[in-house]
Amino acid sequence: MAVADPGPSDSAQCEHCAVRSRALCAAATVEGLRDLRRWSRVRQVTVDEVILADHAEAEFVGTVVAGALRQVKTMPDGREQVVGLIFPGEFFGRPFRETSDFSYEAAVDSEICVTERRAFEALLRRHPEVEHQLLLHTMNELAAARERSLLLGSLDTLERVATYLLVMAARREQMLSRIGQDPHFEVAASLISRKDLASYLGTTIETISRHVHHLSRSGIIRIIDSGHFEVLDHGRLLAVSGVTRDDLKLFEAAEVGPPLDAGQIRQQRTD
Amino acid sequence: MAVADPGPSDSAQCEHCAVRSRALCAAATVEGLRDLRRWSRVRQVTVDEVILADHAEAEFVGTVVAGALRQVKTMPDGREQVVGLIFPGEFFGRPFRETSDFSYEAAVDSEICVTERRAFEALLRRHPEVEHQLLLHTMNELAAARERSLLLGSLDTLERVATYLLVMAARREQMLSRIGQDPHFEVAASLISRKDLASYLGTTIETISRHVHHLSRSGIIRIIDSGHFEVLDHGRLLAVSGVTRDDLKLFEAAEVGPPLDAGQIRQQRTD
DNA sequence: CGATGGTTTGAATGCTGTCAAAATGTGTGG
DNA sequence: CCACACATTTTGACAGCATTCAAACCATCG
Repeated sequence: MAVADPGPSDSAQCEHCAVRSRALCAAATVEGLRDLRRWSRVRQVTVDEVILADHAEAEFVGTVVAGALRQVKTMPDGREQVVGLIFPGEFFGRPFRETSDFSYEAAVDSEICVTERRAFEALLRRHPEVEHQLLLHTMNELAAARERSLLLGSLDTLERVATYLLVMAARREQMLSRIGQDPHFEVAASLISRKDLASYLGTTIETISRHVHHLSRSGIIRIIDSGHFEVLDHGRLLAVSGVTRDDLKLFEAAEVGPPLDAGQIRQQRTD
Repeated sequence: MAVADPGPSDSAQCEHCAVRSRALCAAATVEGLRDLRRWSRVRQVTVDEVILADHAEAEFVGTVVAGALRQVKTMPDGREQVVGLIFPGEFFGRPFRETSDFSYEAAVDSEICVTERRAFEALLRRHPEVEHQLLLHTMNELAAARERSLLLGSLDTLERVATYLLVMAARREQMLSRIGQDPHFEVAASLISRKDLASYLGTTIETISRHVHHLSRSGIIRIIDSGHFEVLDHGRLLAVSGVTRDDLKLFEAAEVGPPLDAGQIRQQRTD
């Protein structure tokens, strides 16, 4: 073997980073990025691993490179609520606060890029363009979180399932178009376990199973496997969800790419 | 009459402002404040008045001085969800976005201080300390919004009512202590209409009525009138709510005062 | 091939929404 | 101050959706 195994933790190699173009660091200047990577490490985490514990000291902040994290709140009697999901390119953690307000856990095996919190805070001061980008990201997250109030407060469980499928299908569409692939089928990939999904939607795995199969029997979706669904009739799925096309967009808004000017847009092949 | 009626809109008189010490502008430097007030106007709004309409151009951002705003999402079939409440001292609106993602309406007759949005955005660039404060505020709002996912996703309706009472009681406590008054009784003031409260908690006015009277019959609270409740047994109310004391704090975290150093803290009389 | 974990399906309970009516409160005009 | 209209709140009865509990089904893996 010519190259040593990088192991579970390695200093950031930004030039090969899969989310370089759309994560927070994309907004950094050349000096800002050099600064940022000095304090950053890439870490592999395994499913269910606790990355930051609720109420514990929040030692770092980070960005998801691959996989997914769940943001969890646990009640005294043991009830758990997934209050947020964090997908590749998205920022997580709590700058300017000593302890974490939530528990961050790996929803699946994931790769994350973490930065020591105090160093990150100092860096925000030195590089206001990064702080500005973080503000934009946080405001988008806030709008998405508010939209979730609509989902949990006003939608019935069938509508929630339909909405989630639409959001994940759109996310996949977007992801494929980014790498220049043409999605011949509209597919929603759940990406997380049924248990997490149930908690995220404020319902149970049984109810989700029932609704998914109801949508399948209605010919609106096709069940590929328990985590993948082809959207056969987008219009009817949207009608079932009860929400508008515009409101759907708010759910996905968590990801903030910096405004790309024409020169930055990479040539993409469509074949 | 020696003084003309200021009318419904008047330029900001920051020195007499009731929320001067805890709103976003408290973080501004002397020059920043002078800059800010040039673009700001105080407006009186009457209950149910729409301040910013969903999808419409967001012409301004603002801060609530007195009263309360509701942040509303309306579905195609007419269902309405109050996704947020905005109380005195809190910021509202959406900088760096052309259109509003929600409808902002006066929950009660209110006084707001509004700033032309584009001017506000330019001002954030000129005064990074204000942008930093906005970031802190937004992150707090985000944590509160996530906590609301717990409320809507995991709590039953009785727990939601109990939680709301605890939050409003704490808020009142805090408000009274700020003006140096000693609250002899722990009182929760709803401040908003039952209809708005029902929507905010993701339930109905009937269900709220039943739970409030149940809590009253149990001797946990005393109903003063339909909008005011004395908390007789804080411990039991907390137990009923199902959430921890720490989690309660997250709900109120929307308000960000700048860090006060010892010299700034006003002498308070406790009689 | 049995074991294990996750998913699906079924039946029953119960919480909460809906509808309706009574009660209470509020404001106006006589 | 009373009478009336109107809005809000409360109370009651009922229905329905979703959770719970339980069993069957299925896939993966040692």
